[in-house]
Amino acid sequence: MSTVRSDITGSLEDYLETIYRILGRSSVARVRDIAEEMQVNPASVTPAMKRLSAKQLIKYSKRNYIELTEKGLFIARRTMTRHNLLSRFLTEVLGISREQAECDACAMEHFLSESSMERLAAFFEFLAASPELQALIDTGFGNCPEGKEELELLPLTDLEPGSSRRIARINAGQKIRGQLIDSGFIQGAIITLTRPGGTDLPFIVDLDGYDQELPGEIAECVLLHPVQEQTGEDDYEK
Amino acid sequence: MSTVRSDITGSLEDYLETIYRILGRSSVARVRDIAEEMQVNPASVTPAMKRLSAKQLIKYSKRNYIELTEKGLFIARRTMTRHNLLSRFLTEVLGISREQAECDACAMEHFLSESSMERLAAFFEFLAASPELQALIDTGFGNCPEGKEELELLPLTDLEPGSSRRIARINAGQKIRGQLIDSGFIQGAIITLTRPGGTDLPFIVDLDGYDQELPGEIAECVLLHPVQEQTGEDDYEK
DNA sequence: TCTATTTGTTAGATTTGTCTAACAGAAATA
DNA sequence: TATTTCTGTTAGACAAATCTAACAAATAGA
Ligand SMILES: [Mn+2]
Ligand SMILES: [Mn+2]
Ligand SMILES: [Mn+2]
Ligand SMILES: [Mn+2]
Repeated sequence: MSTVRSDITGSLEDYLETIYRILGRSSVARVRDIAEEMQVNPASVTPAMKRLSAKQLIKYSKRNYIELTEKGLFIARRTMTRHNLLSRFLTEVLGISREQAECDACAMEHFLSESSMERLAAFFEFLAASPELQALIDTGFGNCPEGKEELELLPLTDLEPGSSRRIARINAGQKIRGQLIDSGFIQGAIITLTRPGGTDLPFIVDLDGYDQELPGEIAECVLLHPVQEQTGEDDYEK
Repeated sequence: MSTVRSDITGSLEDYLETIYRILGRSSVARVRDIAEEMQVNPASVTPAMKRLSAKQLIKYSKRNYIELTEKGLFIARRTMTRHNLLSRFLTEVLGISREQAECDACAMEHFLSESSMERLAAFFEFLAASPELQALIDTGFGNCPEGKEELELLPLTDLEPGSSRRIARINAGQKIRGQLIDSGFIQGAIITLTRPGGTDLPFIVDLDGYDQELPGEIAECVLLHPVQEQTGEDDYEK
């Protein structure tokens, strides 16, 4: 009892979670059901059950139904709770599709620490208790939130060489936006203009200590906060 | 170029990310540096470099400095961007400590899909553009957010047998709160009171299709939304 | 230049997690 | 009851990721 520190791999947590889910609907859990639910070969389930059994997380004897022990039930529930918290965050807050959210959540759930889990739960409590926040998020933030200081934002192309700004947002379609984000152009990152470009000459900027080239038409999608920043190392907290 | 679909394990992504980080500060990357940065034995680095090299993600020849290829650089940057997004969410929004956030983020980063990544980036843009939201979050939500409808919340102990409610929040100290959350008692989950308890008799509630026992003093920490819910399966969207 | 230290690689082992193919036991059906 | 089908296990293979111990190459120091 007491501190049931997991000490168990993500895969085994998934097996426990699956067993828990199956037992939640159909009084018994069989190798077959588990294999089907997890999209895995039944021959992979047997050794997994042996590993779980060795760790005293399930009651398992050859060719018999599988039951969770007290410890196994605890881990199964906790894993599922993490799954639900992450999945809800992805769907309800970020607006990701159900399927994608399930997939991301089930992969990330194994790495959310106890404290992060607790805070994420608190976040939902806060959200539910604060209608104004709920409303803000429910509107769904598009690619271009209509901030009031919109006019003050500075396109990267207008930045003076050598000066540093924080990125405010990326104003571009799906594809270019995706490319820029992949490359690290996210809100809050600090950019220094190393060399301005032109119609044919790409801009060179410093981001995370790496120089990156940006063609003019892409650079103008990067909108910066108007306030000049210190040229310190990449450092997100003020 | 085009779609550089990762097709690479989390461990290899970490190696790329580490190489990227090292090259950001010290012109060359050696096996030694990588091993040190990743807290791993140098003998583990060599085979990893071979795997990366086979996948054309680094330029590597025995006993030589390691360089990222175009593809490797792309994945490294994207991994680091995910890392930063998650880390910032954990610290800036949830209020997790730096170290814990780094740890969680570096583990989860490998499983955040392209779309979730894009939406998380949009979330930060939205946050930066909306001072009221920023302010709400900056206050830091404690364990007990002061909602206005506080008085209307119903302790689990006052619920009528057989009726169902959504959990609004858990009103308890660290320890009990943690236990309840681990067991799935999070905001939005639907609870049905199966059997009311008393001073010595634990309450029995249905949550996720499983019956759970709760001693009275724990049950009264579970505060419910006042509106009655359908007794459907666990189903988070209305 | 010769030796000592640092750095990197190899060999060999281990754990985890997956697969296919073959087999064995149980249940259903004829 | 005999046979077929379903279900579960085993055997054997493989890839990834790590380790320790031993060795080899390169560099630095004397
Ligand atoms: Mn999972
Ligand atoms: Mn899951
Ligand atoms: Mn990582
Ligand atoms: Mn990372």
